[in-house]
Amino acid sequence: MVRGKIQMKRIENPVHRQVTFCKRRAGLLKKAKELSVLCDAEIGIIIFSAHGKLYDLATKGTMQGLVNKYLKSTRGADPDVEDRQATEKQVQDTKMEIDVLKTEIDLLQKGLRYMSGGGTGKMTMDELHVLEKNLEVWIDHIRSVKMDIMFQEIQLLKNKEEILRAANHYLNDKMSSQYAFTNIDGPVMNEIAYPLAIQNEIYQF
Amino acid sequence: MVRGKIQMKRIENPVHRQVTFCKRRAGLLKKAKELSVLCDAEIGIIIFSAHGKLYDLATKGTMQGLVNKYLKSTRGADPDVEDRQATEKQVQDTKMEIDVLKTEIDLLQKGLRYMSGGGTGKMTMDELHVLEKNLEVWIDHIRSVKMDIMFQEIQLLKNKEEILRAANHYLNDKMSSQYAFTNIDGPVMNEIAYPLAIQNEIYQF
DNA sequence: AGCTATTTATAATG
DNA sequence: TCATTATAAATAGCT
Repeated sequence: MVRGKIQMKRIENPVHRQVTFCKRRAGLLKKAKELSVLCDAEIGIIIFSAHGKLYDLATKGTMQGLVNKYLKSTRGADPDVEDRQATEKQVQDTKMEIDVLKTEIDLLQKGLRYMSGGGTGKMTMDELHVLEKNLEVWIDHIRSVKMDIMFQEIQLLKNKEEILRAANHYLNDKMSSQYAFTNIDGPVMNEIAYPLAIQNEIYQF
Repeated sequence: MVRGKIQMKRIENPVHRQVTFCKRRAGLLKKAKELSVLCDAEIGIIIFSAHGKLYDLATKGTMQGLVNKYLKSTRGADPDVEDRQATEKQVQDTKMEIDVLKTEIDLLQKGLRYMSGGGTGKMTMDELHVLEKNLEVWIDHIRSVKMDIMFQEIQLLKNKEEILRAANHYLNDKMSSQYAFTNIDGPVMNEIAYPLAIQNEIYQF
């Protein structure tokens, strides 16, 4: 007999708790089945007991199908399609960027060849000095842009869900190791910035 | 008043069905919360109405977490964990590659310092040729590492949720601005590679 | 696991 | 949608 209202808090007596768990779990699943039948609803219930044992119910189809439907419904439109489109756009943008960079790299290589005497002769000390100064200016610009980018990226990555945090950690680790890379002494060639020398073939998958 | 037992079949009257759906849905969720509290169970309920509207409840944590737990319990390992492990491996690989590149860059910096006359004087033609070859090898390595990084990044960005797609778009914008930045004329200083000059302060929040 | 006194949920109605 | 209420259903405590 129900001799009084039960307090809505965890039942401390483990035996009572286990009995109640069995009874109410059966009741809950029954109610779910009834609701599904009466109102033509699709219902899934997942129960993990305190000890981690799984009980589940799916009133139509499989729980797997219901979970997929749920994830799809939660995420909004088909993420795969949008994702693929976004990636495609990235690829296009990057290809354009790469074309420009290839041209620039060609120029750089020609300059290097010239510098190393492939055609004409050696560069003068003054020419080398100008080159060094130009490189320093370039490095300053790259450094500034990269700092902004890194800062914004980290801000964006903060406070995101697990999946995004995973990406975040990946980027952080990557960044850290990149930082380590730059931590070498030397006056001139210690700046490298974002993606200029990617080869075209990469984007053809 | 409950004037009699209800037949356990779909309620044909749409109004009655809708009312019953609301009431029994509320009752079901209430029962689930009670069971969760009383017996310390973790419960998730997903309800799709006949018209496809989603109602859900997760008594501990998020439904996403519960679904992951369910999938993990039902199938194999947590895909997130595997993802993170794969990412970790990628990071390790990249670090190793970077170490190699670091060594090569040290050499190149010494060559450049020498070349720019910091101490001695001009390099001979042979020395310049060796430097050119070293630079070419270096560029090939940078290119290779950058290809890997871009490829991994794109793979990581694929199939993620909306929040990650936002980051994705951000990267697009970033790339665009980098493109704009690098689009400066000048014969020599047109190579930019991935992130070597990140400053430490960025990682200190 | 059953049993029953009660509480709780809810169908019909306003 | 909200409130009421008569009744069905669930269930707490017991064996």
